[in-house]
Amino acid sequence: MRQQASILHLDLDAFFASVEQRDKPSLQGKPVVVGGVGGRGVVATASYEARRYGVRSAMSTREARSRCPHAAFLTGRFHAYQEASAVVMGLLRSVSPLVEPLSLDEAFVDLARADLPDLEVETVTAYAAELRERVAVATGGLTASIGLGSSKFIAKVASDLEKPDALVVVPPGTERDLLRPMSVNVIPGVGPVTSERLRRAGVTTVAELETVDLDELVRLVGQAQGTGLHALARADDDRPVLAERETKSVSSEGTYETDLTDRRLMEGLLTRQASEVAGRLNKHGLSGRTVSIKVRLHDFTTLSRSSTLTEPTDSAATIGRLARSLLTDLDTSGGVRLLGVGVSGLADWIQDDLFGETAEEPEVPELDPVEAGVRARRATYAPGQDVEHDEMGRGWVWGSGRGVVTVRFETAGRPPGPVRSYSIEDPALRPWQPVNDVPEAVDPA
DNA sequence: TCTGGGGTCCTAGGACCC
DNA sequence: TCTGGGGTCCTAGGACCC
Repeated sequence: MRQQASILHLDLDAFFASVEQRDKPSLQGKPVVVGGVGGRGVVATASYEARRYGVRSAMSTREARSRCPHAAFLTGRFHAYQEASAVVMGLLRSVSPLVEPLSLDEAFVDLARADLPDLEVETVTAYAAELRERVAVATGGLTASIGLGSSKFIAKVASDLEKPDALVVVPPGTERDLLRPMSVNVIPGVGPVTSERLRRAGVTTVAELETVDLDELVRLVGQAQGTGLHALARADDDRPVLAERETKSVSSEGTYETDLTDRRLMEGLLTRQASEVAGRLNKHGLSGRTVSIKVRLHDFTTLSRSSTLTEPTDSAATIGRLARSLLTDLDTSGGVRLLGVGVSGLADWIQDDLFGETAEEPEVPELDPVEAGVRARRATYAPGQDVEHDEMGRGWVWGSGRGVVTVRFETAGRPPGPVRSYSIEDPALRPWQPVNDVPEAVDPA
């Protein structure tokens, strides 16, 4: 914890809804709900007008509709939100090089690295007030709430205190007095489960939390969270503002209006999600070794399966195949409401880029251009393609070239099956009907 | 027809190695 | 024959955040 209130937390008010109201004057002053509009949608953001009717983030859209039927329900225009966010983050970065975005609408700014004469309360307060006005001007009228404090924790608590359109400064030295009467829920990382565990131990406020010793807290909520709570209850927080955070995983998932039961359809959807993930990995110059799938069953139980490759990949075919093979493990007969694909264990792509080859697949030698016939056959066996073999069953092409195709076979649904080489002329090897092309929308009803 | 989508971090158990 | 730790990697699940 610092001696000055030099950490600033900025939070754009009802961000998605505010952007919609800004861009569509007819929505100004009216309840607006942005989120999923389908039968299984939830609210991402509700305007303050909608909040008056009890509409909240994460509430099902169904319930939001019943609470506020006359609200405008919008699916969201993420491009517009990203644009507005970029304007704000750019503005913040012009203030200090140390800006840590937490999401599109939230960021920490380290004012100790800003160009300020000093970090006295009066100085930072005036500066933050001006910053709020600059945000409004730069974004065409979006309002932000700002908190200033001696740590991330305090700055964040402060920005939340008088939302919306507010500026709150917690003078250094007053942090613990501010926190003591508050619910333990103000502490980041305390959600419904932790809150309930603490309540059962007789702890509901920060003041009460302060009296629980470290060993007891660790026993209650585990090592990491226990030590974290012990410190934060005392406003003890030295976490630095970090401008750069590495991406750890990339994923794509979807919840479907009707539970899925058709395995082929599920495989097709996983394939599509794998392409989406691969595209984003590619765009950001990333690749990863661990491919995961997520499956939420009809009763909301959520399963995950993952498999780690020896080399990182960003190939849609590899990710898709692994994803499909991970699904074979699972009993989905009761119906599936959500499917997802993710890649983690990310590495920079640069290494591969230097050598112009991807690392996860063996190098495919160039074909002799004279061998027109072989070339034609090679096209039949593109890496990533599904094939079948009379003895080995189903597999997929790992590499091909010079009249040879290497095939990795999936055994009992487990990904790292045996790799075999075959002559491209081997009659026992045939292209397998690919599952990559699945109808855009299949209505089981 | 309760319960999104994109993430982060933690825990616990097992394999494996020294 | 029996019995040790510690460290790392992997997998599955779960809490939490916006």
